[in-house]
Amino acid sequence: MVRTRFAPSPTGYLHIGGVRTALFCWLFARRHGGQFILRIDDTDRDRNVEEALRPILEGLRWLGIDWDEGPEVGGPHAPYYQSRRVDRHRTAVERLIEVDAAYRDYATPEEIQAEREAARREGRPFVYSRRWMATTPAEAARFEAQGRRPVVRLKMPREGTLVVEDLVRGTVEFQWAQEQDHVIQRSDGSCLYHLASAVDDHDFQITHVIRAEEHLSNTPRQVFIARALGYPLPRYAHLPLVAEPGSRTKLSKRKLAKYLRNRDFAQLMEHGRRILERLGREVDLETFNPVIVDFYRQVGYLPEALLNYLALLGWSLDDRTEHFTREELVQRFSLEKVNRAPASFDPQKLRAFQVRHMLAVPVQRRVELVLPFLQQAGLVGSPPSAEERLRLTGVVEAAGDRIKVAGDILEFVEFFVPADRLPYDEKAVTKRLRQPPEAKGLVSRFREELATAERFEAEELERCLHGFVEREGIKVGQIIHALRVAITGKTVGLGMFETMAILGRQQCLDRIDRALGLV
RNA sequence: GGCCCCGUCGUCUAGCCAGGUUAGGACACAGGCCUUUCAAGCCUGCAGCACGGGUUCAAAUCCCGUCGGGGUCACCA
Repeated sequence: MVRTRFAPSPTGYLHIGGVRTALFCWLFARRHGGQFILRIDDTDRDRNVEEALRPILEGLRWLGIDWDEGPEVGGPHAPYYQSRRVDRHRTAVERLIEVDAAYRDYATPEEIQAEREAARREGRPFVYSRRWMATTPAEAARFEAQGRRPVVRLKMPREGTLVVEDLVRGTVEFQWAQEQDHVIQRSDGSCLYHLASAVDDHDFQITHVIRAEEHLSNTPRQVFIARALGYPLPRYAHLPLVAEPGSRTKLSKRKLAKYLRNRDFAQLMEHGRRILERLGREVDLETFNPVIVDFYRQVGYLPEALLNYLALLGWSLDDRTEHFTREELVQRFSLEKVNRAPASFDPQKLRAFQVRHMLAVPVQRRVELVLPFLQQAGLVGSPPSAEERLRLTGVVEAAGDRIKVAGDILEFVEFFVPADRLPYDEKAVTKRLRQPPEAKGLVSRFREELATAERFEAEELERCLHGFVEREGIKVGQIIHALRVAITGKTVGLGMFETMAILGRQQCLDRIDRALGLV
């Protein structure tokens, strides 16, 4: 039985690189009919874990990455919080000391630091002298009498080679002598991450440790712990890092200002910012950041589009297939096809996936996706009236691929406000209504055609306009741009005839009247 | 700096293990077509094997080296 785990620490947000790792863990487990476990690495945290965890769980759920064991779902190996497993960890530490794989060390941080400095000055690699290692109870008592408090350190081998068969990177060799006597238990008795991780992975019967490359160099100490404790070793797979746009450096939440200098990234952020503005919401950079998964939920990305894009960040099936549903990913995923080089995050490509997935969403579901945005902006009721819903459906249908993300519906306010509250773009009015000498007359004569048109439907209206154009002896362009500004207040929008049909006769007439009044 | 990992168009990648392809696809970009605006769509184009040696009839692919990039070196996770 394959068992994988994702082990986030409760930081208060779900990082795009983190969720890519979670996705690969999840896909691998699902692909092999195994189980995916969520463990919370909250060692050394005294902040509000529940609160800091919520965005992470929400993000995973939003993407459809479900866990078989972990917070909120429980499981046979509970608890799934490292902070509640300290007894297990301490027992393991005691055992490591018993088998001489670890020792109590009474050095102060300053003394260790001094040794490090000395090594650096002499240009040799730092190897702890183990001067304050207590090998007997008497020695320990003597140190304690000096008021020293011990940490527990790993007694790492000082010769030999460790060979790891990594499922992504192949054979990787480490020299034991390069490893430090890492601290696994603090002087206050609490245990450190590497110890806890190795112990919990074993307790949870994790078969495959799949994580980002930054953990590759941590592998020896975890292998050392597992071996000393007599655990069977999990298989390891180290995934390529998710890198900054156009770079190979690890993507980081804190470097937003730097990324904003990248044109594509800035565009992505700007798009989101515009949607939030129309929603009347403040932009909080702590959570509204394209490095964080929640950004995409807030502006109305499709979870399946993000998932699809993320899957291709370091993995590919072949030389042509790019479009995957969640189910297809589960069927086709394999660690063998995971790439080794870092993959940089490309906002444009993500957007392309979003557009493609959005296009595949049936109109009814698109209406549902878009509705909350209009409601938040106060443009339709909660719940919407039958009339509002009908109009919305018409807009969504006519908008077609113009709605890239659900929040884009807010580009089309003209359909959701009455004539007297329609905003007019001054520049557009000048250019299309005031400046062309014939514009006002044409629009006002066409108004009478609209007033008497038989059926107020797109096709009929198109016929109507073409007839008008012929009789007036003008070109379509001479009337339609002016008409668009008069009716919608701006120069860009949906098809003119669909727009009029959706608004209905009275709205169109009222708007033309109002526009003419402005000229 | 030590150790480890990585290096195919600007980006994501196929090809590498089992040498022979006009080095393929996608996104982006440029131009064109279509057109009532904006999108979309269609067509065309631009663009890559980091470098240097070897092995071989033949190297993106195998070997060695160089250079470049990244990760990691806490009583963080």
